Amino acid sequence: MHTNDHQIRNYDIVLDEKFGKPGTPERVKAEEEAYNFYSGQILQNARKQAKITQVELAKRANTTKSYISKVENGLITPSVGMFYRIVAALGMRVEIVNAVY
Amino acid sequence: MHTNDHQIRNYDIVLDEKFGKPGTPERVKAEEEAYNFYSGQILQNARKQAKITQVELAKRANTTKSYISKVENGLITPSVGMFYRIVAALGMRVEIVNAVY
DNA sequence: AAAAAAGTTGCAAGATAATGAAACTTGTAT
DNA sequence: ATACAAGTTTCATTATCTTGCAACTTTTTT
Repeated sequence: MHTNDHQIRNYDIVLDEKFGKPGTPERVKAEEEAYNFYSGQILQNARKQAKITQVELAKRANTTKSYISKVENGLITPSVGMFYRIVAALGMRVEIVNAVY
Repeated sequence: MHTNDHQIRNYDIVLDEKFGKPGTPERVKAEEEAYNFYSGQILQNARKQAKITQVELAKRANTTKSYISKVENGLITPSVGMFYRIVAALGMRVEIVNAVY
């Protein structure tokens, strides 16, 4: 220990070391989970901005408050259909766009 | 028959008669299916524009060509995770945006 | 026209999501 | 401090997706 392998690494390198190179199953899975977490946050923010409760959102999306909670916290991966319903119930849309960076 | 109930109706009215009023379970389900079909078309167009085969896309998204085919044709409703993988494999992103009309 | 590639469809299994209800915890208002 | 509303977590059951493979059809290439 205390060798010179403690170096500053950039973001991509850290990602590669922690989750594997892009395209590998581990990396793909990690990115999927990250996306799942991210989209839950988006939905929660949108709901709070709309100033409605999980119960109200659940009613609009034809599901339950417990389900909404799990989605917002990234504890489950909903189906596209359910995801779409929640997004629509928030007055939003799902778009597929070119990934320009 | 041949009565005056054959009238010109606008789009919303036809939708209401065929699938129920907005918010009803039947209407929500129909909209969900429509969205599913739509997004399959988006993915297929994107794949063709990228000039890659279902086999190639399946490889990149860690699934099979038969699965890709079903998604593109709206025969199945993938999970958000799988959907995300396919979109990412096409070099695209899923965005949640305000539904402005 | 024949062969090869691409795409579609079907099926069984194992894995995961959806549903409904209830218990529990945290936050908010009285 | 208490009561109520909001949110989280768990559980059992049902439904649906996922995987892998194979057969079949359509399209493209030789």
